[in-house]
Amino acid sequence: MSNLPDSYDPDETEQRWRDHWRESDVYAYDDDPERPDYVIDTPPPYPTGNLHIGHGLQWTYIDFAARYHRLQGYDVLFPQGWDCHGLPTEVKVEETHDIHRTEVPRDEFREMCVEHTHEEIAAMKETMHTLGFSQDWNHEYRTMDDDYWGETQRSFVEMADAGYVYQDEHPVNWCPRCETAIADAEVENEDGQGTLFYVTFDGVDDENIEIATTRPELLAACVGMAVDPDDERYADRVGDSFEVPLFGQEIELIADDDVDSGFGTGAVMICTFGDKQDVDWWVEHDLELRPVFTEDGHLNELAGEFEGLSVDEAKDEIATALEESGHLVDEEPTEQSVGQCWRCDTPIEILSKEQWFVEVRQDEILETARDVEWYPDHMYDRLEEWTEGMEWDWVISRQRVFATPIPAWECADCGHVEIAGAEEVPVDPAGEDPALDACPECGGDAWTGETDVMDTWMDSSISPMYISGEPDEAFDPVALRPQGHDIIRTWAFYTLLRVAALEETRPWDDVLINGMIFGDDGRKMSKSRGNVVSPAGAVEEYSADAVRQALALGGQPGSDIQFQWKEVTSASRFQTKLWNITKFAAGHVDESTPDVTDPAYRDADEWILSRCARVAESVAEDMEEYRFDSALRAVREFVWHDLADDYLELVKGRLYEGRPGERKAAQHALLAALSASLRMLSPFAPFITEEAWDHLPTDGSVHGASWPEPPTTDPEAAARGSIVAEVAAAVRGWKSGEGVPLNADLDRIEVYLEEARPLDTYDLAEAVNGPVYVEEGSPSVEMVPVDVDVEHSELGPAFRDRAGDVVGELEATDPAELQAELETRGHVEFDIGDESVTVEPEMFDIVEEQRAESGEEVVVLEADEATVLVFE
RNA sequence: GGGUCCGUGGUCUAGUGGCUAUGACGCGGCCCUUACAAGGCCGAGGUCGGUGGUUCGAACCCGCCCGGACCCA
Repeated sequence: MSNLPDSYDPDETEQRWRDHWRESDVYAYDDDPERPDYVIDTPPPYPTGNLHIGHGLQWTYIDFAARYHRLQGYDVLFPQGWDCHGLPTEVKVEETHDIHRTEVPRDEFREMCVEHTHEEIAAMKETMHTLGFSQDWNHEYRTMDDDYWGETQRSFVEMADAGYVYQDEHPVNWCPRCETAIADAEVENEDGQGTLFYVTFDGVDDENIEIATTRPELLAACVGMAVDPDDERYADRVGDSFEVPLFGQEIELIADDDVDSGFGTGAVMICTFGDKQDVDWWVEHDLELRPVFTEDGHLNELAGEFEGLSVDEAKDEIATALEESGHLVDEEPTEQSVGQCWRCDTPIEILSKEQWFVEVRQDEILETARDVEWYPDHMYDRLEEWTEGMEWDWVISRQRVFATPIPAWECADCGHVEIAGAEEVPVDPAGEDPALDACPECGGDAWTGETDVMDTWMDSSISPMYISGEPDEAFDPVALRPQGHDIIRTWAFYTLLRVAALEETRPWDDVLINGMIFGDDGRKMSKSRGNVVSPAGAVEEYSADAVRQALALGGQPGSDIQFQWKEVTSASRFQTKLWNITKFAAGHVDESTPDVTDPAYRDADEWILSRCARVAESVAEDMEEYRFDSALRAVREFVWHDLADDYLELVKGRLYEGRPGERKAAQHALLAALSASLRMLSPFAPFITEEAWDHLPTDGSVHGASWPEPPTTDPEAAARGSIVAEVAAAVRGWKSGEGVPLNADLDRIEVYLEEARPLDTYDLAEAVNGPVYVEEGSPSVEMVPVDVDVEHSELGPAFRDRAGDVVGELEATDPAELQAELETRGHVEFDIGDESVTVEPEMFDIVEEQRAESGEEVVVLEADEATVLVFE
């Protein structure tokens, strides 16, 4: 049934199957009660329009897991979501339409964002198809869709009912560019150079004290000065008053352990707020609040003549003013770490504002996290470290537009805040009134809708519950959460927090953490370095199957990997090999092959099938542990070396010229081994395996098949088949090395086995092209002992600390003497010091080499379990 | 400053106590053999970052040092 093209054309083939799969339901989740579920909490990427190679790595892993579990008979749900809300889209839309979000009605602006998001999603989906990912597109979701954000609101309501949500005025991280509060997780500390200013504060009744600060622009917000209580320089000054230069407010010197007396002068000013430390001191010492920054990062009226300046302008101008007034003593460069908004890199400020918060209950989160299997397991440590380091609750309100509205209203009369009921959502409180008419506190009926919206992590952190069909179905942990290690502190953390709060159980059974991907030069991919790999471009140049394999082999999941073109090259070669094997097999099998009953397997057949069974087992173990690298290596090794190099060569004789029964057995075993190989490879290379499968007498799609379970074999026959393969390989290697054509006739070969076994020489004779004689014992050529090979694992434990001396004796003795002694006494003896020791035969082997022999010209080959004489 | 991971031929990578340390790419040589020259075979190339220890035995376990990456402060 062979009508395969001579060479494999990945472009044409991949496009054809891509189109075919889109129309078929091979990847559909059936919700079949008979089969166990395997549900994947696929990451919902932010719709930027560009699916980069980092996504490629991550989705490749997910796809391996999805396809493997389908083969194992699971009802796999591989959904795809999109995390739509957020600032980048707002900014993009403002640019595209040349507007500011406040210039158009909220509804209209939101609509523009939605439209823009649809376009970006479409582009990314295209690349997902290109790479051959097997999502079930019937289960696609967008966090901006009503039913999704309705669920986000419902989960908010439930958490409010459970006491997790509160509204409060509290200092929060504030991005002056985005003009919104942001959570701790959204602040990134960037190291850089700053200037340390030494500023004199005049004592009200006593001498001056000099402080050091990197932020003179905060002087107007200064509400105190602090020193280390053990700092002798200031021991008698605590409690004294000082006047803040330029601004004139009087402040007090306090003592606090948290002051680093080694920094600057040992005295620091406390401002509301320069950093989190200021917030701590402010609370601890009950200080005044002097907020000097506006929401867009300018000084306010408390700064007097400096009002209206930006942070940077204020820093310069205030420093100059200090110099003029004689308060600036010195300045020097310093290393400093500045908190920045992770979306726009603007340095953040800390502002005290009324916000919505979700309580962070650390113990509950960690308990849930420990109930999940982490792959690799050390990734749990990162989550733990982050969780234990949390100081503030999660601020979830954002002063933006394109996000899920916080479903709450404030009574215009008494200020009572009413949160929506679970049955009211989805609801936009900015445009709709609450379900209840009268305020439960004062009976008023005028409501002001909340205009704050939610952190987008409030959307994505319910993904496992959403894909499980909440609220219609009870929640069970889903099988797998795949995600990058860069968002452990966000997506993983928030999901654990939410599921711990809302459900009785863990969100997932397993978490698979993937690493980051670097360029071929080992450096971060960047346009300026020119080492960026675009998934679509790489596919075009090679093939999706080759790119997927390269990603799998880049390293073990969890570690950062380097994208390597040489792995893509290597994968392409393997595909050529696989295609040629398929082409050969397709020429020898037909529709009747799968139905051959009681095939008369020869030893070679038994061997390849037993080897295939062992490979299927070990590959399955790797796949269960997400060791995709190791799994793929094992299958490739089997296909290339066992199946192609050895087995195919052994059975060619039978396939071309064998009697029908013998031929049918070979055909049957060949098809079984190849079909098993294709199934094992199908998660990695879905296109070529499908194409090959399609050309063989097999049913349906390889992606709808089941994990291989090759027929049970006779272990004795398989072991003999292994020797046959070994001998054939040795002879083939020798011919190649001698420059002899592989099909050259041999006069005969003699195979010497240590013990007599009924070796099946039929295939072997065909493969080596000469008659084969099997003998027991050693060949009659002269074998000379040349070396001793110590079995350390036998000898070591027997002699313990004397092992070194014994090995020394063995190696120092003439191997010929050792052999002679072994033959006469069955063991060898040495004197070590005063003692005589006995070395048993299992503790060492004598290595022999054949030496020139008179008579017939012969070549001696050593295989693992046999010695082979070749007579030309 | 704290935490985590990593350091193996030119490059990338496997290998958590015992044969001659895995494989790929690259390099050199040979070979068109009825699946395969987009292939096969052979070969060169390694002080397993350094050092001290544990052990009969260490790439692997422990200590210290050097170098790199990431997370946190």
